[in-house]
Amino acid sequence: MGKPVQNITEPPLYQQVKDYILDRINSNSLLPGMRIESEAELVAALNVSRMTVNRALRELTAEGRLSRRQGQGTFVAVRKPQAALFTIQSIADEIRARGGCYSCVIHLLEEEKARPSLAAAMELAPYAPVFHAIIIHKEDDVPIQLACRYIRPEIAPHFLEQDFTQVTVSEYLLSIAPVAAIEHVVEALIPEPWIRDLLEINSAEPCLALHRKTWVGNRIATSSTFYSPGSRYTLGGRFTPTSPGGIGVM
Amino acid sequence: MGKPVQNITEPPLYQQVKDYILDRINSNSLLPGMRIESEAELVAALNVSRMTVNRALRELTAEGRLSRRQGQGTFVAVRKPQAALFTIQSIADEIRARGGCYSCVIHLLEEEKARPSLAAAMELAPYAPVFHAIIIHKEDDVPIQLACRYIRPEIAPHFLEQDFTQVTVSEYLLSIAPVAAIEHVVEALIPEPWIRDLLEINSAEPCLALHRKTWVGNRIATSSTFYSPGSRYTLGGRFTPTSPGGIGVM
DNA sequence: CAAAACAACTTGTATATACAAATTTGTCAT
DNA sequence: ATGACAAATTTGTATATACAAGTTGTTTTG
Repeated sequence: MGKPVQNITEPPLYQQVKDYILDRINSNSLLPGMRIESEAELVAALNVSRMTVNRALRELTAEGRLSRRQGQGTFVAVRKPQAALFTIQSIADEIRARGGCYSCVIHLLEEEKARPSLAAAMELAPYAPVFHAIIIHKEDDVPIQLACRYIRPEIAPHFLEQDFTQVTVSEYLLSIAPVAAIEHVVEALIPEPWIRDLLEINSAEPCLALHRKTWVGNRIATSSTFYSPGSRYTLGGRFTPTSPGGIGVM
Repeated sequence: MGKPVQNITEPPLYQQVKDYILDRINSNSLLPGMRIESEAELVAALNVSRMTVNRALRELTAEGRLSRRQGQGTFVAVRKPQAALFTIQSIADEIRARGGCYSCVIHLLEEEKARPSLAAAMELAPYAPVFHAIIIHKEDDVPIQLACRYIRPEIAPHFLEQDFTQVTVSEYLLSIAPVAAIEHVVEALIPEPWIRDLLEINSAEPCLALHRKTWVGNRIATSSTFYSPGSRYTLGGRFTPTSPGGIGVM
């Protein structure tokens, strides 16, 4: 790690220090609760200034990866598996950010005729053609969510020809049309057997489902995302309420 | 703002700088998109070092309140449509609005000693006293949600003396103290037996749990609400995204 | 006139230094 | 032994300084 300045195209030093810690956490050579080196030790080991180490550790603490106690030391945080549902644009990025390996499997990508219930939800004529995509997203080859989408062909005529292993469905749709409005419904359920198979979960595990209805102009697209059990999902992190109350809690 | 050291019991300087900015944002004297003073101007105005100002602005940026562009300046962030997610004020009103009959049962209302895990979450000393309330809300005498709350006594000293069949806990808390921030976590789970009993559900039914952490000043209150199975909950109806993308779906 | 060069801002990063504050550990006196 | 105190270690904060790097004008130059 060069001392005075960083080379071009290299990430800044504090980021390199963060990565150095994160790599060891993600590879399980640092386990939750374990004490890591003191700032002084990291300074000596990495040949950077204490302020740079301090910034790295402080930011990792703010990000919930470490916990620090004055006079004692710095410890690997005992972390709940969390994914921010509403703040982060791409869960692929989030997985990569925490050092995981993102991959996805396209389970289905075809044109179908909309069954009456689906047609009604999408304000379509019964048995009108719709594009249907089912994609399983994985972190380190473990399925973490299954996304099931229906899209009106007029919105994205070339939808079926895309390579969604390279560009996510969201990214593609957002690139071709502006989203006018979104409606969310969240639900807890035991998924159907075919979904359980794809998510590799058993029949007793409750699963979080997020249903979205997206308006592109006056056209509607729907998606249902099933999140693998056990995880807890933060809704938008902290926010300051403009109107008090919220979420129907009494 | 004292330069060399901070007085005892005063928050650190960088926090005072953060508060100075946040106050002006919250009071709408700084509007979203507006440019704020440069670091150099804040240094001159507040009589602190640039590194202190830099830390304050950097942290506010990480918290999503500001956005910075090198060479241009620092701007008030255009807030994500988070508040739109949390629009329903009272499920009591909602039940009445759809013609149902609302009632509630106070299952527990007492002072307890906080177990260590709870104390940690509330940033309290272990076994410090906390108020604990468990209330079951019903629609036409059918339980639809169970709310479990822990409140620091300093926030609401007369909490135990209230009649929460008349005024809901939320209404009472909001009436005595302003809420600074809320954090939501949603989870799907099979609840513990005592919760299943109170909600009158069987052991195979998945249940939606909404955990809230509420900051009143720097004091924390927590609540967990368990929603009766089968229902689906709309998160704030439609909203128009200001920033495209979002919501962590791929 | 147009393009290039420059100056004047801005934020971004990195270092060295200093002291404060919390905790643990060691030592000494009783 | 035990309590009191001091020392060492650790994180927390604050400052001064320096240079890098992006943006916006202005000025110089061809």
